[in-house]
Amino acid sequence: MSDRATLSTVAARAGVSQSTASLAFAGSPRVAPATVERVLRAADELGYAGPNPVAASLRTGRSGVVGAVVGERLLYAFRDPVAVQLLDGLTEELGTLGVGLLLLAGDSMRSGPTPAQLGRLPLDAAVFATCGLEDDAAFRLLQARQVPLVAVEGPVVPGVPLVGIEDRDGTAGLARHLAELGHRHVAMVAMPLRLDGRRGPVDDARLAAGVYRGTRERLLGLRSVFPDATVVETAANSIEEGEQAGLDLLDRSPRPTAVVAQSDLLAAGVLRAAGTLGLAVPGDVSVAGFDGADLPWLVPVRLTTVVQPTTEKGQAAGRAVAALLSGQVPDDVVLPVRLRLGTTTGPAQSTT
Amino acid sequence: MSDRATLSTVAARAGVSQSTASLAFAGSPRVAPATVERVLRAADELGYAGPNPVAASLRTGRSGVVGAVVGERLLYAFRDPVAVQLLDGLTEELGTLGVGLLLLAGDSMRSGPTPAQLGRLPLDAAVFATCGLEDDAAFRLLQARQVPLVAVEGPVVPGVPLVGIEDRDGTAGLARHLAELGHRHVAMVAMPLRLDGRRGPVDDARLAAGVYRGTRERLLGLRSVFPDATVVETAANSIEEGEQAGLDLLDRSPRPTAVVAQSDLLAAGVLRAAGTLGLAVPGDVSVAGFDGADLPWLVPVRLTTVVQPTTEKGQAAGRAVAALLSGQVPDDVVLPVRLRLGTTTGPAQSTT
DNA sequence: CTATGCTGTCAAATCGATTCGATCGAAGTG
DNA sequence: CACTTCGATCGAATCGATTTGACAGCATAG
Repeated sequence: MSDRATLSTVAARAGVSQSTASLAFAGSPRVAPATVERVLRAADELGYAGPNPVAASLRTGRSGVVGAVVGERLLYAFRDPVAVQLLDGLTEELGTLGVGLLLLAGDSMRSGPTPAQLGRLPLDAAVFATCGLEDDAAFRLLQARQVPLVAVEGPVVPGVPLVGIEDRDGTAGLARHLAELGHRHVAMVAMPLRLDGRRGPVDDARLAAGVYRGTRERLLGLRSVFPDATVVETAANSIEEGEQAGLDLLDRSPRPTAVVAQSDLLAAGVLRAAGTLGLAVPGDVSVAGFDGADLPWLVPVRLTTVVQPTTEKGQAAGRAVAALLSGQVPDDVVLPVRLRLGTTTGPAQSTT
Repeated sequence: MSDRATLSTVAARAGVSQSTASLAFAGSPRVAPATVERVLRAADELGYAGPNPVAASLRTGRSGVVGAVVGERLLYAFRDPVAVQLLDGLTEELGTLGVGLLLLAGDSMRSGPTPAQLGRLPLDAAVFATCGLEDDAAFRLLQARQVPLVAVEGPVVPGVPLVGIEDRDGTAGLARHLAELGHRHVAMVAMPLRLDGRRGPVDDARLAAGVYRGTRERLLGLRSVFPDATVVETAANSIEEGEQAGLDLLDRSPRPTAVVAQSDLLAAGVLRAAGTLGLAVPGDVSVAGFDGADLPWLVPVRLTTVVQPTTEKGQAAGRAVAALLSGQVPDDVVLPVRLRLGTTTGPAQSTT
């Protein structure tokens, strides 16, 4: 028990060859039950807990580890219930593959994991979960390493399967609903287009420089119905940022009769801004979100929102990983969304 | 480019031995700059992105992967801002080690990762982050595999360094504060003692069967000041559970003049229960929490709570891992907490 | 001219498994 | 009895690096 036991130690003690011992642990039907028994007993006596995963990985070429790239610090990324739900679906699906999820997060300084770290990690595949993609250092590094990649809501890159939702159509549907309610002056609170801390109005240049697919698509969805809607970008997808943007928009004159937030978190902030300004929702202003996130603290308000199947998005990403690992080329997936009416939208206030 | 290049391919092309190539990639000072240059160029030409991490791991015995055991599904675990903050601190510290964090979560069926999965994962160490410990299958498995372990708020196990906070003293301090405000009839909403879905009053047997150290310690902290305080256990650390327990406690007669929740999330639920019952806080009832979590949606209420240095707890766990990996035996760490008074506690309502 | 140091490079052992084709004895068949 | 079949086990190559001690070459010192 001085040195840790290895497979050959165990084999020797069981009186079989190393290959047989290996087969025994792998549960191969080709080895006699009595032999398996003997090997297992020997292992037990030597305190051998099973084949060394690293050695096995070297041989099989599989480490059993899949990376999830989360651009920001976990602290910020996971404040977003959508990110959490996505990861939940992903782990669920990966779990059935017997594969673990490794978090690749940025820190306060940089966004994204360090290249050095990425190079030293044994990844079978990686999912770009909540982060931009174009011109992303981590992305290029993993590509160079030939690590199979899956992009969730990322831009279209040849060879990288995409998992997304109907961002544009979903937002357009919401916009049409508002139009039917008589709204003509609608503003949008957008998630960041890229993580550079910028906030404020979005012009064409900024839109073109955007990295986040979802942000852009939702914006375009609204513009398809309200071509000259004012759009204010936030520096992060959070309640506070939503509130700040909401205060900005709702304090303008003329005041928009409806504010569409690109996420439920931002919408919660807008609701708070409305409260601060003494505006009734939906009496004075309608507010809508996106995601269908569960925000238990928002009760009893029921936010009008576009529900996306977030868990399924994670599962779809997981299935894409599974396909890649088995050598197939998975198709892109675009999941449907659904408008859910709540108590925060109503007929447009008649313009006086 | 047919087969993936390996170190020896690169070495051959650069006209050096494999060892030299390896040294070159490792940045050893013993190899001439010109040679390094030549090796790097050859690597570039062959599309070789650096040494295979798995092979390196086999040789060095380090995989660069540290597991974080999260008992529940991510979806539930990460609803808790404390868990997220803890992991944030942990990743931050592990990042400086150049090590990645692998999430080991349970799923809807079981709690805790599957044994099969645990056995096949190349872990350098594991942190028990938000889960029980005694009689935990995952715990025993990792111990059998000789994986260095760190327990956060776990029970005391010989050989396993512990990172904790002053759960008991902190709660006792809060209790004394309430006593000074004149409260005599104080009730507690407890987090789960173990994950079996049970809720309701806690008796001695249940307390003894508890797995979660924090829950027990906070309970005992309150009892040290109010020996016969009523304690109601919840089935999960969530707003909804807190609300349910709050409705239960606040509907009793005589009604407690103060409710101490074991977490801020539960406290938020109690606040909602008070609202539902038309009780003023702190006029009719005082409410306090634990954690000092940041709950942006709770504004403008400022919860009286016991602030724990959650991020530092994660960092401390990370440092413990670092120590273990360098062969040292880290000391147990108990971090201090601090009472933060908010707007939810006040003098006891005079008993009529 | 030989001894000594110092550099840069290399050969070879090693990490701990997996896996395929070979082997071998026993049982079944004509 | 000779021959095939079949099931169980084994040998040996292989995965792709790291790392140590040895060695060649060259400059400097004695």
